[in-house]
Amino acid sequence: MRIATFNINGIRARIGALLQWLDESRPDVAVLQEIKSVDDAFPRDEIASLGYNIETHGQKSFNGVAILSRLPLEDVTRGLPGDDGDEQARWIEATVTGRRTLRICGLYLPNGNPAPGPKFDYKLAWMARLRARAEALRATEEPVLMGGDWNIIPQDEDAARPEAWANDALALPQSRAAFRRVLHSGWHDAVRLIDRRPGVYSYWDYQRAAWDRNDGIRIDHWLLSPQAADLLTDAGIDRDVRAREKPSDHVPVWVELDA
DNA sequence: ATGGTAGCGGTGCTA
Repeated sequence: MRIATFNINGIRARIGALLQWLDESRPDVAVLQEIKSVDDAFPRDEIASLGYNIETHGQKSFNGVAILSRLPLEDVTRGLPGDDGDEQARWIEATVTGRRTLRICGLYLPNGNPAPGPKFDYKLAWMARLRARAEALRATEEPVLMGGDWNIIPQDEDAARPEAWANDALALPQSRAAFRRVLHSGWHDAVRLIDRRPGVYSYWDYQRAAWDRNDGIRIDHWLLSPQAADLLTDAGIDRDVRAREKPSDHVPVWVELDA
């Protein structure tokens, strides 16, 4: 089973690019971030016509996540537990059953800039809630996948110019430590299980010709529970998508599971 | 230190 994540940066601005990528890459499941749309305005019909079931957790103007699947989506939940007052749409979960049953989480982790400040505080608080949810999911001892835009550069090797990100919320020691706390509680960074080379990026800023200079960072990740990691056969990044007309600033990151 | 680009929504915020 092929499972992908794609921060599309606006579903209505990107519907053509999304349909083209879905048609070529044909993921069984895809989690989307930054749909920047309320549920009612999500372009369901065009995506459904390619054979996908659709569940959204939208929000006006900002954030918003969705999950697409060729197989039925069951037990869908919306929102990261731990703060009923959190209005931001950044988390969705669903269960998909092929030859195996998988719990799949799609997430859009807060950016956190500028740091320090209230946005950075929100990022760290959100990551504490994520850690609790990850621990509960891992404790099920079932195959679980958490994929999305993590807004974390895990190590300097995940940036073309690490010095440019040293004081950024995506790379600050507190952010990296919070990410490691999740990872080290029993999760596996799927792309890094497959590809240890530096220079593997998933995001290039629209500004300063970052793509043309390959000034990228790796911030879109799949974290796999031990039972999911045991099923992993391949992982990769659809880098070429960034070179197309009117691209997102992120590209898809996918995993292949024997499931 | 600044400004560079993009989406949403119709101004300034977010990234």
